[in-house]
Amino acid sequence: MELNERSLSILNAIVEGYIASGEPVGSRTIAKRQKLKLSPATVRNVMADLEEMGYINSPHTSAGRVPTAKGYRFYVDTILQVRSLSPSERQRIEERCRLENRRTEDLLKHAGQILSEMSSYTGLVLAPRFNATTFRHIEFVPLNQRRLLVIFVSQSGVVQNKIIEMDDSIPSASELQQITNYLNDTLCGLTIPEVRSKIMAQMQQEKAMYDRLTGNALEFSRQVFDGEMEDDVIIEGVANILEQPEFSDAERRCRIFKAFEQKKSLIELLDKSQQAQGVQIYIGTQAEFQDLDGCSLITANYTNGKQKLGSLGVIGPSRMKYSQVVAMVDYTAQLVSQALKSDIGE
Amino acid sequence: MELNERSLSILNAIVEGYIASGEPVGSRTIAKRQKLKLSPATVRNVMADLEEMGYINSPHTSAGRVPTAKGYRFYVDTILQVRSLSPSERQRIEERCRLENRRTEDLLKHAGQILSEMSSYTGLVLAPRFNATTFRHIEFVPLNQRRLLVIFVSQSGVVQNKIIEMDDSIPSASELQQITNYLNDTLCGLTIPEVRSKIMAQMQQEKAMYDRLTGNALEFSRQVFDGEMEDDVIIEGVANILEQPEFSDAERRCRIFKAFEQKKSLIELLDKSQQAQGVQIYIGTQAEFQDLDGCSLITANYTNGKQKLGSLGVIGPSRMKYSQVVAMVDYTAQLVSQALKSDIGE
DNA sequence: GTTAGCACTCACAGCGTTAGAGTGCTAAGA
DNA sequence: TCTTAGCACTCTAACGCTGTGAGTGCTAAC
Repeated sequence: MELNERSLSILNAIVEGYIASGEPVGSRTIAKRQKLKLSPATVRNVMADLEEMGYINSPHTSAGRVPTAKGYRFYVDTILQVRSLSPSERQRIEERCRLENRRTEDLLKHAGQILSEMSSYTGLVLAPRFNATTFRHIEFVPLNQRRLLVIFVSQSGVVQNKIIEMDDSIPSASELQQITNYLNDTLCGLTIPEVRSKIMAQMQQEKAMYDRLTGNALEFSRQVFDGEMEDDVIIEGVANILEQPEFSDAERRCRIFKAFEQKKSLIELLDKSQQAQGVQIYIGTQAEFQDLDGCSLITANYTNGKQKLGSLGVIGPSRMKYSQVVAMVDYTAQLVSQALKSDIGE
Repeated sequence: MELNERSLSILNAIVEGYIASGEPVGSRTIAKRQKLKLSPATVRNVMADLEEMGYINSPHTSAGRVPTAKGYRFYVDTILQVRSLSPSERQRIEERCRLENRRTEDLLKHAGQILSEMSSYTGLVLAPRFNATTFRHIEFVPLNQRRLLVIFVSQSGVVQNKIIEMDDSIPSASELQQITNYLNDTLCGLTIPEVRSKIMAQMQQEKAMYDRLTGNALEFSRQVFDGEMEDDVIIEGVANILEQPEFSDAERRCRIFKAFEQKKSLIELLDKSQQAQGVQIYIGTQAEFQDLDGCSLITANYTNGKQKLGSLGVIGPSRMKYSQVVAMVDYTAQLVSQALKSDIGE
């Protein structure tokens, strides 16, 4: 069933009214506010239709109407007009998303912070995924006879480290140096999956040659790149979400905080959003993300100019200022991408 | 004014009763529970004295009594009996505080997690302070012509990195290698303050000799170790604190979360606790930590066997199961120290 | 010094009432 | 056929009232 011009306009009024006030919207309010002069009674008829179609519902008989998840969905998909940022808003984001002499991690953290501050919701940044990163440098530091610290730098300048445990004692310093050189020469510029397959291929080849050093090098690097590195998500401004009236319910508050703490479902969502292009809007329903019912998530990817690295966004109540937040998330992602672009290669 | 045996016992009953139930404790309850058989009326007289001395007060006329910050302070200082951990509790902590092939950061994070899980409050771990760490290894990775990534490994295996921006372009790979070797030879085993003064001394000396390479090396390392590295604090189990009834008040909840987010006041407190020996108990009063009014913090230091590295602990409402948490924090700190001890040197 | 007794206070829960907002329905008008 | 005015109805939230129970402070007797 299609929505005609009028019902569309009324749905729009309900969603925006509810977003603005937080109170259920009644027919009188809409009748007044509306350009197309209609009486409350007519509005009520349309509202009844909209309710039947599942776009809105009312908390109780004598309350106004509130958008459902389906209503929000429809709103963002077809009605929403993204407003452009004011120059001062742009500037505020720019100031925080410059690389300067910061580490990539810090840049991402600042991006999360500015998103949270400007939206008054919670900012999320999915750090560059391990599988998406490109090898730049590896380094081995012996900790004691059996424990070897491996430091790995990706093309985007992110430093990760891991510890590998030896069966027999660690090679000598000069041997380690040779191993380091060999790996840096061989693997530089490859993505992690490429690194993995290269290692496997080399290992096959090595078996015949029996060079102990190269063998060691390959074995070490296999241990490093084997298994998933856990993805990290930066969460900024959780306190903001506490101030939202929709989280005055203790049980609900707890659920969302547990979700923040586990990070797993957030990572999944952010990861999923990475498949897509441009700004994505997720609207919380019981089905999609259990713990984040009643929340919405707006995300966009950031790149290094060539490939997608990760995604960033804002999570808040479904009653969210979409038009503003979408613009912010979009612009922030652009700036982060730009900053990281200047950092690679050359 | 001294507290006699009886008032002591009654104060004890009030504090423990309130900790157990969360409800103000009345004279009848105490009169029943008490070994020294006293009537409610007598208890009331004593309670009036205790109130006058500022150890307890009542939320309103017809409610029981609740300990004040001073009351808690007195309780933990003179009455509190630390109970020892059960074998199964010990085991649970041990399982999570083993180093195995984990990174130091992960070990600390797990320590925070187990503290939060077992106490049902929030676990805090102050990561090894930059100034307290000992130099183990440094490494330079060029990012582009002007940006140099510096990776620094401390004796305790913690990896930190920083970016330094060059005025002119970065030295060649072989020069960098020489610089790296020079610094690793010169600085290994020194604490950061020692590193700083050594660099300064060498720089003085160098001025005469004019060796470009050494000059570069010193200049780079000066940039790295100059300025404070920001201290990091690991916070685990914030959701737990939401479940505490004392944080049902929105305004208060917000304050404490803001404090968690800023981390600054937490770091200050944890840092202060590092001066002292053994388990420390801080009881929130408006004066000491503004944002954490009504909270208590129990901390202990962890070491690497030789020197204090950082501190860890639990933050929760002042109405806290002190006897249990003190034991837990103490044991966890011991285990972490032990794990880190096995990791250094040799 | 201790205790029993008593009057008093206060928070809290339950209850009925009222005001206000908003609805659905119906019938009249365009 | 669509739109609107009118009306009865429903439900929530706020208010005030009351009774109850817990706990206190005071006083007088032991």
